[in-house]
Amino acid sequence: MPELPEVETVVRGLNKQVAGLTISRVNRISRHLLKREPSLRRIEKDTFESFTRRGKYIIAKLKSGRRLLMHLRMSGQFHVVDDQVRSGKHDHLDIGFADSAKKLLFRDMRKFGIIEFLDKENEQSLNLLGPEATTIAAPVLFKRLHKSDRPIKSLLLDQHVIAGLGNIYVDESLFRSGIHPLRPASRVSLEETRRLAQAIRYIMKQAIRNMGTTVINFSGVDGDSGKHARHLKVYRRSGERCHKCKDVIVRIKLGGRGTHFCPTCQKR
DNA sequence: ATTCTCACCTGTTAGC
DNA sequence: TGCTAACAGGTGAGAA
Repeated sequence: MPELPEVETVVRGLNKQVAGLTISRVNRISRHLLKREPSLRRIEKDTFESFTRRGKYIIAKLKSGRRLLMHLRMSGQFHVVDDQVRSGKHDHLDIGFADSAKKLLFRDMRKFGIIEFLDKENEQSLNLLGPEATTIAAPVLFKRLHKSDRPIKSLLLDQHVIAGLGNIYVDESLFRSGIHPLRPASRVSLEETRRLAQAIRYIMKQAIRNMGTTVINFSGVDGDSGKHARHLKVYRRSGERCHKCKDVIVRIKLGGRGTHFCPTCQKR
């Protein structure tokens, strides 16, 4: 579900709502989380200091010096709610705080999400991430694209190439820069890469300002939906008219992912 | 080595 | 209406 702008929205919400709070209890740790992190309950009595983001990962810093590495994958959500609220079927973590009427729930319908202590093992997955999409520079991107013949969209989805993009924002970035998703990456020119990098930065900034895109069920820590959906130009608009040229937006399948583009505005 | 497919889960929606 | 299949914002293991 969440890509960089949605994760950034969640991180900001967590910093606002739970940074500084001391964990008094952890309830309802579901089996699939414990399987990856058997000692998750040990965050009890610790304090959340701050939350940061790298790509689509969230890193929680605890007062003890330990850090949690978290990933929402497709359907993970954090919600801060009143302590009285009963946790539901898809809530896999229920964290209560000392001196606070709030509690933090981790909800994840599809159970792909990850919460574990950050250690030498999984630190590697952070180290392998490409540069942040928010600040991607054209020459850097060009260097990472030009030697591969794979479709440009596949490379942009690869977190080792560039970190933070997912299916929505790749389609949107390619539309904004006029590049066909199937174009071999090696055949994207330097000039086009400049437009692409600029499009990516612009869209990230705009989507963060809009607190992300809600297509089905993304919501921030307070339960608010993202407001970026109405700015989407191609994603999930197949059959509708292109805002730029009035041609019909097309949907194809690329690497198992729905891929949306304007056949007129985006050159192969 | 690189690149592709599929599995991981559950819910919703499109199509017959 | 009811059943079935396809699809959903991500990623990583294993196959090719």
